[in-house]
Amino acid sequence: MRDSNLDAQVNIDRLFHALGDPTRRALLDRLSKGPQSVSKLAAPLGITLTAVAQHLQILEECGLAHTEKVGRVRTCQIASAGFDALEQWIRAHRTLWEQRLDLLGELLAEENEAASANEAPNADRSAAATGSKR
Amino acid sequence: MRDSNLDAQVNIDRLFHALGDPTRRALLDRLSKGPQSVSKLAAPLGITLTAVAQHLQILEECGLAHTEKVGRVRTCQIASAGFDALEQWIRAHRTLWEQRLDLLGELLAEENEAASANEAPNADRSAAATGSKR
DNA sequence: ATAATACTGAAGTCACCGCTTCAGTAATGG
DNA sequence: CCATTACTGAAGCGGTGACTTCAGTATTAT
Repeated sequence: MRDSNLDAQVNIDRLFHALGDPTRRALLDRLSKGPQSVSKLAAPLGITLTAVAQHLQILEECGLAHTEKVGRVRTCQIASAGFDALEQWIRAHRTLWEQRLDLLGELLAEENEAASANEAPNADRSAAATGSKR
Repeated sequence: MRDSNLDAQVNIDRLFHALGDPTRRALLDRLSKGPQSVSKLAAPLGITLTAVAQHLQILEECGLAHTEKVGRVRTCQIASAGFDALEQWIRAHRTLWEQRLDLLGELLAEENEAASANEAPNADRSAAATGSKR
């Protein structure tokens, strides 16, 4: 019962969730090449029409796609709202993120200051480690 | 060292999945203000230490955070790999997306002035704008 | 009119997710 | 030394998600 109208407001939880599924991202890739009917979209995917329709509903609910039924065919196309919301989120967080990362870089530099003190302004930050599990 | 960055490849599924959870995004926001221990991070969240540790593991696995244990305290900080991967994905898809959206815009414009002449392979009329949400 | 097409809806299965509890283990402080 | 702190691991629970099947309902083709 907590369903609110999200015509303009995209739920960021659902957006990320929607994009977290490879089938849905594949659907979006296909749609970025042009509008398609549900069955055309389903054909190369190896899953049922029903499953694809469910994915499309999710994409539509978070503003990543738009669909319209004409006759017995539902035609799907890409939508901008979801993508805009994603970019907006990134823009809003990148600043904070980079500030912190730069600060960490400085701390590291200070720490390594024992030797020389020459350094490129944009330190290379890569290599994240990590295991891959699960 | 002109590495193609293949081994540090962040799993995009997992990345989106990780970002889809509000608790994890809250953790990232806190971390963007500075490194924290697990218990400090857990304190204001109203969930158990264990749950927070699980979230942190997920964040670490997709390159959004880095943690290191010193003594009995695990200190967590923000990491760049995940965020970089996200921006990369966006950059790679924005082009396609915008091309398609621009094209759709053109089609719409054409359609509006198409009282005559033009053909188009499939002449399907898009009738009333039924904003049916289903 | 009949058949084929293109979905739609409901319901079920099964795996995974977020979270909990409980029982450790290893540093640290008095 | 013993107690406390800070986490770790395993197991379990309810909920959700991706997918299926099956039984419709329109719409279009023959």
